[in-house]
Amino acid sequence: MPGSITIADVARKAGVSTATVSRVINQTAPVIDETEQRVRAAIAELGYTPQAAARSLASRHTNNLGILLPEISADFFSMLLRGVEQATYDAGYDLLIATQREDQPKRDRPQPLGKHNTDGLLVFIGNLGHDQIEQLHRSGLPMVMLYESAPEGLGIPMVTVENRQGAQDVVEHLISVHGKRRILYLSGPEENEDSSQREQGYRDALKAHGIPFDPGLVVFGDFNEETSQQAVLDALDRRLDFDSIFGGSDEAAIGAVWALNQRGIPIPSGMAVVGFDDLRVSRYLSSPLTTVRAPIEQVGSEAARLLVQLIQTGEAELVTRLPVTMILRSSCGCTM
Amino acid sequence: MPGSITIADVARKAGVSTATVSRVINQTAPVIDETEQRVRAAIAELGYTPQAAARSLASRHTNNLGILLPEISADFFSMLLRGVEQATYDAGYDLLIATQREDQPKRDRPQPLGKHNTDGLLVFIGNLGHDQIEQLHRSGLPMVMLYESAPEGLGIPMVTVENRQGAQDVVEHLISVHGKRRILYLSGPEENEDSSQREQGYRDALKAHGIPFDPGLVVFGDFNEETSQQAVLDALDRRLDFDSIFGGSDEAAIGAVWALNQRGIPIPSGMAVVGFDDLRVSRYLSSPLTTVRAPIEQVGSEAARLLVQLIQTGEAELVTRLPVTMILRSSCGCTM
DNA sequence: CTGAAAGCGCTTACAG
DNA sequence: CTGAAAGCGCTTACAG
Repeated sequence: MPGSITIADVARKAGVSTATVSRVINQTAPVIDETEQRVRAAIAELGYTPQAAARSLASRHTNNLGILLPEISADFFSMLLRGVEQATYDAGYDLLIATQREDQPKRDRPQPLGKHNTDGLLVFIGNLGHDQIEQLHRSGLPMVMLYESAPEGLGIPMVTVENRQGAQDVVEHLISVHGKRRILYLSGPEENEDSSQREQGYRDALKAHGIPFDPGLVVFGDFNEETSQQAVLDALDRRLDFDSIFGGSDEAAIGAVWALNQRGIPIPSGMAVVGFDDLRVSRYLSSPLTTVRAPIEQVGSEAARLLVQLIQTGEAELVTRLPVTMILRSSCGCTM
Repeated sequence: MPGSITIADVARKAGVSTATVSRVINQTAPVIDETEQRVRAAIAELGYTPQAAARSLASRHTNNLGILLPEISADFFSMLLRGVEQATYDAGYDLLIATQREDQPKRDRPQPLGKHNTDGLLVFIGNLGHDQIEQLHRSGLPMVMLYESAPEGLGIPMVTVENRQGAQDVVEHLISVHGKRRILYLSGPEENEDSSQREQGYRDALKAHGIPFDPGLVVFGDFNEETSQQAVLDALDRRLDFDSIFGGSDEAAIGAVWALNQRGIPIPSGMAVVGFDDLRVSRYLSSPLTTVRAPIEQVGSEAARLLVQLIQTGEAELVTRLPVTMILRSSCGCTM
């Protein structure tokens, strides 16, 4: 950074003021064609690139979007991140990324992403408490929530997928095509909106077929592999009566698959399993997973697009629910 | 960003100069205890956070690390990114991420990451041409290469894994434990160092067992699924004589698995398959993949650590090769 | 140990 | 259409 060429160097070489250079770079005011040519030539010749910091300081915006995630390397997050990254650069912003877990012992570090280095923030569910969100919002930072509603009344947009409809579809498939009636639902974290909406869809499907809802069939799987595996093992061992499993997420469904493998129960003949998300791994399972494809990458890009819109115009659609599609593979009993 | 509280507000409230506030924040000069307390109190009371842009402009460093990747959502990259992210924040930097493909039609956009917004850059193989790397290097930007050597003589550090040894180990396993002698090697992109080193290891293993190297058994798989699948299908169809497959990457091995599935050849009884990387999916395959675990996440964190060191001290280890471990699962013929 | 002041490299009213 | 100049919010010699 030290000794870089500055806008003054360009101005000197082109024989104009720095204001003019700034104008041709930002196209922020009309500049006579011939002048513009000289400036562009000088820029090219010197290989000039404006310092982001100086630009931010003067213009009062950072040109950065930030995303706060609990984790990066799980399939789910990397797919999300991909969508975010793409839309961010398409809109001409840079992307600042940080991971942070809500449950993590509060570090001495301050919030890594905020008004001091970002024009807007994408917040993943569970990453920030409501108090922190409200505080950021009060500071005037535009935000968009992923897979979770913001605290009421703040007017913070959120984007998610058609959880209820997707869940209903896949559960109905289990019922009407494969004749299942005792369907175990592996639920997600408490207060997780995806989970409760998917449970609603599950109930809708039961109701539509006159099957009474049995709360005993809703088992906590935390949307993760280990907990779900343990939960299914446990259900099996205490001889809970069920003929199929709806994993609230693919991770949960995969945990269920492990548990069934462990007990030597064949899929789908001994037990049907379906999931939700359509992670990249899901088709690779020994019994490829029937699931609901949630357009995760699109959720990311749509959220980034909304955030940019919010930053630039001050408003954006408050609730976006992206449509999902059922993906039939063999774990439900369909023969492929 | 507009209307934020500034260092001047803090100084006023604490009854000191802005220089003093800056000193307590950055611990850049001794400050009397009582003064420091007043300043800290003012900071807390006002909820002050320094503007990154102003700080950068004055101090002449951005406090950002950048990473340039060809892709985000593949397992490989997300694992890498995770390591990078963690080490970056541990070192007190923020992480700017951008994707870019070398082969992609040159956008009108300039390099998204560079001296203008970053103190240092992590560059993934194939992402930048040698000319671009040299140019960035000439601009004085500290860089660390991932999985690829930098152009000669520039003194740019690189970090990779023990490709040769890992390949030799897994190929020897195929030979000495499973009695294979005609091993197909699915190679990676041209000039890819990982690929050529892995091929070396493959040859070392053959040599150690007195098996002549047959160039006809080296087939281009581009380290990716589709190309590898096609390559194996093709080899099968033209009746190439081979009894096992060493995928130069797990992606390649997975492509091979698809091809074998497609032709109804059972794994490992009909054909043994091994890979390299140990992606998250690899253990999920219907025949869990024997492979070489490359510590991808560690490569990321080590590279970030080296970059920080390079930025701060001006020098860092030029070549780092992280050790690998063979992971035996069932695709090679071992019974688990 | 602390402060006054210059300066980092831009953008943006304000004039003309 | 273009320029002179102020100002963005910090850090950092320089004095004391």
